Amino acid sequence: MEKGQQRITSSDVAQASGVSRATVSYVLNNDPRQSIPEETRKRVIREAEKLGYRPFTPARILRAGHSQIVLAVLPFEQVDPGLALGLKELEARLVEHGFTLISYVGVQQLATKIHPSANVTPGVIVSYGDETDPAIASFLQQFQVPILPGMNNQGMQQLVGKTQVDYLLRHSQRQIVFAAPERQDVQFLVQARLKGVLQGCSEHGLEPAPVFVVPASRPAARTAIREFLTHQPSPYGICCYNDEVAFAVLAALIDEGISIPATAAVIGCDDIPLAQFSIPALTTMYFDRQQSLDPLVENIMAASRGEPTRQVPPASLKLIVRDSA
Amino acid sequence: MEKGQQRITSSDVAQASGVSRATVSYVLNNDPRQSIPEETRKRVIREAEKLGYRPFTPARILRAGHSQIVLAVLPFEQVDPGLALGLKELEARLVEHGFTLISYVGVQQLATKIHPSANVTPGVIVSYGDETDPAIASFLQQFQVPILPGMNNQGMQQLVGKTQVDYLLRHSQRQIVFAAPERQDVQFLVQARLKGVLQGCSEHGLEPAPVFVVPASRPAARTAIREFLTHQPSPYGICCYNDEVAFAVLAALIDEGISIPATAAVIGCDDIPLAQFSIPALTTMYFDRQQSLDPLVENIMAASRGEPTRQVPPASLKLIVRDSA
DNA sequence: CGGGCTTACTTACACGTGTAAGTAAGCCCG
DNA sequence: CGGGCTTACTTACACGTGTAAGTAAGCCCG
Repeated sequence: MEKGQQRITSSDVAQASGVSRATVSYVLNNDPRQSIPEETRKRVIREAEKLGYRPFTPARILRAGHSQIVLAVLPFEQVDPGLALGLKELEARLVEHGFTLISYVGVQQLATKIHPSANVTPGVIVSYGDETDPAIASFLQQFQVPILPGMNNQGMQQLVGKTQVDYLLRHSQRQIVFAAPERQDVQFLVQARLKGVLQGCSEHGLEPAPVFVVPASRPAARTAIREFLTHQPSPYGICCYNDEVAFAVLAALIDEGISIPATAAVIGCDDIPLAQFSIPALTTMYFDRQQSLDPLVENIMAASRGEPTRQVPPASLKLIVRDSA
Repeated sequence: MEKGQQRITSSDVAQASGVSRATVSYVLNNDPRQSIPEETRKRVIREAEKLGYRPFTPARILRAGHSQIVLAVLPFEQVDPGLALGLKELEARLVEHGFTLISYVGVQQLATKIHPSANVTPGVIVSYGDETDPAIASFLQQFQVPILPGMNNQGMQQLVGKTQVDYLLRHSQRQIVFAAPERQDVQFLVQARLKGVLQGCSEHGLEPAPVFVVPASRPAARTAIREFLTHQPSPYGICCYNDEVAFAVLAALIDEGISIPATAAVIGCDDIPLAQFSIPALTTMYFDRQQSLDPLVENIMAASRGEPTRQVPPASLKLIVRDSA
């Protein structure tokens, strides 16, 4: 099976349809500069299908000098569900244009000599990492292809923080707290988020919100939150970095017997599928990336042609009100 | 910038080091059949680094006829956290051997003419889908490369089901219930899991467990579980397809005021990061894929060379006891 | 009725690799 | 001292594409 199976090339199709390889290529690529009678066209297409011909991508890329592959670089340990959904939508759009989206998730080996993605040849890179990080920048540059910013940049994070504060203070005055995760990989986003929270506090004439770093284990989270809240005046309004942090905060509060949302109101971010099943059900928000998707796709197409790109308008934020705030 | 930047090829390195392109290739690929003096070797390597030369992968693939790319095909709408972790580990191993792991997540477009992954050229495919599904099989075969089964096959699912039942019945007699998700993409795994649960029931001399399909929204889940449980004798032992289903079940039970684990014991699968933060904390299990990782990597390497592959031993199952069962 | 134009192709090249086959110089050894 | 062997390379080819340039036949039109 390994010896016998030869790759089917355009030469095979050419031979089968009694024309040259060039004609096959012109037909299958629909070259408008050639005049090829319908009869020949049909014959070539039929033979190509009969033989199950599929052009060999590496040869195509070699010839063209660039690929139709888009590499999304996600320098996080894991990809948040909201982002995963956005990538899925992006992929669907790109497919329509004949492009393939590949994701690289991970941050550890960015500086390694032999990188995990060394074998892929993207035509465009979409970067979701910290744009100001020189390590990431130099890693991306070695691909020698255009680099575009992805959709969850720092500006968007800031908007979330401000919106969370606005919502928590809508009905009553509360001590705002920012709950941050321990994980290091998203700290550049955490910082941007905090900036938004602080901006919200300042606009409401409040002192800057203190930061509560949520421990990764449940017992630790419980003792930490008890310790932390004794130094703050109740009622509390807790802005969580994302829904996962919010789950940890909710569990810690419940373990401590603190009533939600009366004494402590909790708001998350992302609206992960599990968000509706927390106790109590989580109030959260998510980005509607729909309207920023088209411009991003446009930019990717433009960049792959070597054309300049435009500014992508920010996604709009949707609030999901449930029981936790 | 687009015009000016030329690709750096081995010709450039050859010219800079005053040798032929062949010599450059022999040096950089460490061809043991050539005798090249250390001096020349050093010079070539130095020039290659100075110029920032990186071999152009498509040309390599074209020459070799096959790539070092491993494509993991995951025919699910989303990838479970446990599986994501396993893939991350697999990637790390493959990198050591110079291979690149690419994942394709998604099931909708499998049958589409122009497939999302049309632009990538894997050397080996690792399939996590239903091995008996002809649509998946024909899709995979068109890549014309060896296909290996991934790590979450039906046999492993069955083991989970049986282990869940064993645990739930360890201390007291309970009415076993199987909680399945609505999502269609994992039904082949759901069925395998159910088979394991039923096997467990039969071994304990019980009637076959009824199946509770958990609705996707919290209010619907609540009414559905009330309706469902009135026809069953308590106490219940609920085997959940995964931790996400378990979260929905826990919320529905709490909304109904049913005590956990006294009246209803709940056990999940995957041990997702959030599992410890459910109310009450979720008892669950996960696969320790560590010892099946090496054989899988071995198989991938063998398959890419066209050699036969061996049977991969099943991963071992680890129980995480918390408060829900 | 012949020169130019259209039609319907084909021939030839280049993209960047890896490697088999060739080669020139130097050395060894009977 | 010359034939064979080693060293240190180079020359040449093939992988499968896409497309510019070439070409032969047919047609039109002054």
